[in-house]
Amino acid sequence: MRVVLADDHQIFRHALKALLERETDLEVVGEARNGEELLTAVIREAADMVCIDVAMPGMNGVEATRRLLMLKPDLKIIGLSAFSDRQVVLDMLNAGAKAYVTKTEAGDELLRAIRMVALGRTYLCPEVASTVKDALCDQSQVNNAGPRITARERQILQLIAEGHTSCRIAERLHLAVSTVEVHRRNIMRKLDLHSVAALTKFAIRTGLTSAAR
Amino acid sequence: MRVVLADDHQIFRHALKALLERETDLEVVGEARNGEELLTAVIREAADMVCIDVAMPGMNGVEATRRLLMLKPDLKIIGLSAFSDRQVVLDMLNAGAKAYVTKTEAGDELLRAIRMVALGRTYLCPEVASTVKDALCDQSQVNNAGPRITARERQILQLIAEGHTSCRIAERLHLAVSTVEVHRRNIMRKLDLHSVAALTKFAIRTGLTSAAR
DNA sequence: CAGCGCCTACCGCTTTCAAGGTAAGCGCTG
DNA sequence: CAGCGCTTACCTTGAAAGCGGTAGGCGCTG
Repeated sequence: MRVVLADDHQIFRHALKALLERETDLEVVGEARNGEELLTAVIREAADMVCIDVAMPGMNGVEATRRLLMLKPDLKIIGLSAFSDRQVVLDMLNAGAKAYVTKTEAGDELLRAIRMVALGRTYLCPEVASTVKDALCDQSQVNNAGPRITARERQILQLIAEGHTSCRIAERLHLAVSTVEVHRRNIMRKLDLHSVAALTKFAIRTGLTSAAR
Repeated sequence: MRVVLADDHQIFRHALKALLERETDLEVVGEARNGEELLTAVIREAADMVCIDVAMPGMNGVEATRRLLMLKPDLKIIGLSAFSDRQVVLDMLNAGAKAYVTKTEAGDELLRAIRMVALGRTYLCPEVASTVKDALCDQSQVNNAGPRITARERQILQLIAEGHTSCRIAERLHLAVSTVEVHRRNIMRKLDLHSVAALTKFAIRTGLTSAAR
């Protein structure tokens, strides 16, 4: 198995490489700190499998998954994240990821996911599985995990999470303030989040912005 | 060297353990996901060294460092974090940490820090060193890294970052709304942050709150 | 074509926030 | 004791946010 790791923390990539290469049949052949680097690394190294941190700066883990599978449909993709938002997990799975593991799990859990995916199966770590199970009961949510946010709303959410006021966002996007306020309202309603703090955390979880200054 | 690792991501701890144990003279003898577990692990395992993620839930990395050195003054402590806020780095160093490495650095950088600290020296990774250098030029900032936030202000910052309004914070803490507003203003002035989004990110960086829901 | 979702925009209303000043009580310390 | 920092509290003012409804234009799709 030729594996590529994608995460914005180099020390995590190096450590994970050390962990995976204790297995004789796994070889970490590339690393990437964002979606763009990931695309080139996967092609250059002819990788069989990738582990993607969903919350990377720049290109999203979900977007990266879609593009990777367009380039290389047989690529095995494992989502790896500190968080397990139902929406994000379902988006990753719908985009074509074969497994999803949270960073609060043991290292063995990731190895288990790799083994299962290598055999052509799907794997969700326990915490994620219970999250997804609820969605599976509602058939309506399998391919439509609640209200999805539009590209425009994502753009505005990003600017909110960067600390801009509706007024400044309107200036930057050449919109009326009222329009920005409507988007803000729709975002809050769709996500069921009702404070700037909660929106900011959501944006961090989904990689729209970083907690860094 | 008997090392204990403290980080809230188990998979990171396991991976880091794999990385460190490729070195024959290092042994990871314990793990902790928060400050409380860390204190007991260090004593139980008679550790020589710890790597602490500054942004842990519950007990802060800075607070954990202070308490560890009270229990075991010869313990070698290395700060490890995704971020490098000047304030946080200086607090860690003043609390007695011997090194500070950011997670965006290579794994070798952490090994270098461990080697240096083992020899009784101090180590800062390049990014952090340049941050601290500025403070060292201002002699006034060596032991007084700008305006520090009080315990009360930290408490209120935490509640702000959890999405509460000044009104609800006042209710919860049995204060007048006006008082909470003054604290909020003082926090914003001291940190030079002027939006709830920026405050929320700061709270995440310093472990006051988590990006999780 | 008709319907739907999205983006755009405006009106009105209430609450909250941001920033400024002022000041009293309390505890610690030089 | 006097000063200092922290906490508490109130005042004002303008800006921003939060929530409601309404509605036109646009593109896609059944």
